[in-house]
Amino acid sequence: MGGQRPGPETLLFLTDEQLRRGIEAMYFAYRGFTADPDRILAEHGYGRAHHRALHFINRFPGTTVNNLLGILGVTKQSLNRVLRSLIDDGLVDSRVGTRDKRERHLHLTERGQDLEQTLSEVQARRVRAAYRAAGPEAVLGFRRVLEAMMDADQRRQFLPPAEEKTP
Amino acid sequence: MGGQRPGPETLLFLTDEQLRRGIEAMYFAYRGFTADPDRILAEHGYGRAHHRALHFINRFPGTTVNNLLGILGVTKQSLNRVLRSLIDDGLVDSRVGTRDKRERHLHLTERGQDLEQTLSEVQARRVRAAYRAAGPEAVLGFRRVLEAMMDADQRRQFLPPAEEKTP
DNA sequence: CACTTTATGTCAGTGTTGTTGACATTCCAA
DNA sequence: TTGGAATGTCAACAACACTGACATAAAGTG
Repeated sequence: MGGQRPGPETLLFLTDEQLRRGIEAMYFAYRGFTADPDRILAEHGYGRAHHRALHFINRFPGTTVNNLLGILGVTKQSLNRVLRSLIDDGLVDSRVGTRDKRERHLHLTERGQDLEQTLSEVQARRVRAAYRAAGPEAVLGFRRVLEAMMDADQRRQFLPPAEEKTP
Repeated sequence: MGGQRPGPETLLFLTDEQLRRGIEAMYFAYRGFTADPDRILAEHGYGRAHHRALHFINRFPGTTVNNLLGILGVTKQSLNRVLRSLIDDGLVDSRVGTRDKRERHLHLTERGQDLEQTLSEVQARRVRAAYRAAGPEAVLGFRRVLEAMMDADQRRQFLPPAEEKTP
């Protein structure tokens, strides 16, 4: 399977071969990306869904269930199963809203923060290692491609609409 | 990998914020990455595991079950369930090995190739769009970071070992 | 106030994909 | 001939997603 005819860059980097490599790299990298937290989660009887909940509750303390549903893109039944166990195990605190008493505001307990920290740590370690191996310019490109690959809604939600200089 | 000189920006860009953004981008991008094939697979009553099997059988025609197990990193029971349905549905052909009759060599049938092509197409379309939006240099960085994030075994399996960059 | 909508929780069922464990068959190799 | 490797199959189980239906409480609206 050749075709490595050196042409203009703009044509060269969009070959099927380049795309295939990108696709496979994405698959294998995501496996590596989740492997370390998965091991720790398994020790606690949890799965990836618990990690995601812990991550975003830590990121947005006091977020509501509905907020979380929007971020995670799952059904409330699916999220509720996860939240239920985290609350029962004392990792997440669910407080009735003061302004709107229908809402539940979610916070990590001290133990929840501990586990989230542990999970973040091992995951960040691998990402950090990959960043170091690839170099600063590569990291910028990495993020740029990933952000272009996201669905538009998520991109809007997690990237400041004013790209560069945010106040 | 080699020749990493510690400059001032090496410390600067590895902030927790940068890591967190990378982690979230990875999560959301992977969701986007799988979203389009998932829709098509659902129409056929298949899931991601079927896509992965089709992809790697297409990539390595005649591969054995054991080979595939090594690539996919799942149990033979899990893979067998998927292969079973693909074979029964006439998308994959399983041929007893000539040299070693215990082995089964896997090939895509014409219909299997068709579906694989359809799935690849929509996935590649998104990747291509992301590549275009991010630019050629970003793509190189993207791949470099992803490859550094993979487990070492997969990297060895899917990257030409002679791909060391000159320091 | 009556009515509707929203936010949340829960029950029941289903499907995909992963796991372990056990067992059978085939066949290469020492 | 015996051991082990490659494969297939059966059963059970768990995580995590889905749909659909129903309940409750509170907020918003007429």
